[in-house]
Amino acid sequence: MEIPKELRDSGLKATLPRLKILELFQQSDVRHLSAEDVYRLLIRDNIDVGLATIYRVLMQFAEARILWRRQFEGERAVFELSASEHHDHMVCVDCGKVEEFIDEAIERRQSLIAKQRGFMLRDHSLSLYGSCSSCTALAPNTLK
Amino acid sequence: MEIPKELRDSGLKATLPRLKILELFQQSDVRHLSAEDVYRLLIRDNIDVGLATIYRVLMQFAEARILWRRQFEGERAVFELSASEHHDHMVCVDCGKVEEFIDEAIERRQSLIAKQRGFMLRDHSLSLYGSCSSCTALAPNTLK
DNA sequence: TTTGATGCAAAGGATTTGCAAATTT
DNA sequence: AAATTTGCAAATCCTTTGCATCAAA
Repeated sequence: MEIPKELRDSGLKATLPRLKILELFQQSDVRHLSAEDVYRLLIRDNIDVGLATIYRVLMQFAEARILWRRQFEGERAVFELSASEHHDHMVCVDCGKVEEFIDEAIERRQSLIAKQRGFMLRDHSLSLYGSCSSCTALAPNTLK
Repeated sequence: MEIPKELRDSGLKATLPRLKILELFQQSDVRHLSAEDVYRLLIRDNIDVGLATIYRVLMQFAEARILWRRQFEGERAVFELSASEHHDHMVCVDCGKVEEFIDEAIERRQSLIAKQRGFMLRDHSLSLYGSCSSCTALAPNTLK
């Protein structure tokens, strides 16, 4: 029995697509994957699966809190393992690189602000958009 | 000559659709409007315009920094006048209401974090998701 | 076996694009 | 007149659904 507890706990059946998708997120060094990304990677590994299934599983994983669904401005949705610590994102608008960060001061202010307004906080999303050091170094005048 | 400076400065021709769309954002008491919203409002005012034009103009306005394009998690894109102060958003996941807020402490931390990582900050988006006071009051047990 | 899951193809919703006609400068 | 812009319809992109078949419990 090697069914990962995440799956077991979710009440979802341990099917091949689900096992492989979970495995993919756990092993991939790329943290954020879109449905299409997952699809390509599985196909590349000779795993016969349909895109629709990917979308369904990703959605179920998000509901089961196994994954987080993120949608950066104007981009397609991406998913990432939720097992990791909560964090925010810094997205390079030039090369697309995504760095993660966490700032306790900001976290605290958010809770405070929500509380002050009688808001029951469920989730939040903070993304900084800009040019990473590599990109500004490579093309300092390309900034349009 | 009553061509708004925003338009004049943008280099875009002062066409009826553009004038009306700008006017709409400046007069509407609703801050966030989707392309579809704008379309309906203009049609309602007997202004014959196509949806495609709305999308094009909204995009051009965003590029010209007249409007900001926002995309809250899983929702369609909405636009808002950028003339107003910068602010973040608090979205009620139950009724959809959007409140705005600004917190200097958070703003400062963001700049600091970006600077520490050699990131040239261009924009950022912070959205808190939760249940507003009205919704938690009305249906305290409906939280699924 | 019973229930849930999958793949495929079709359907959807939001947004974009090609193009000829209409408008602005 | 020259350069844009528009409306329409068709095209795209991403995501969701219907359904008959297949697999897990």
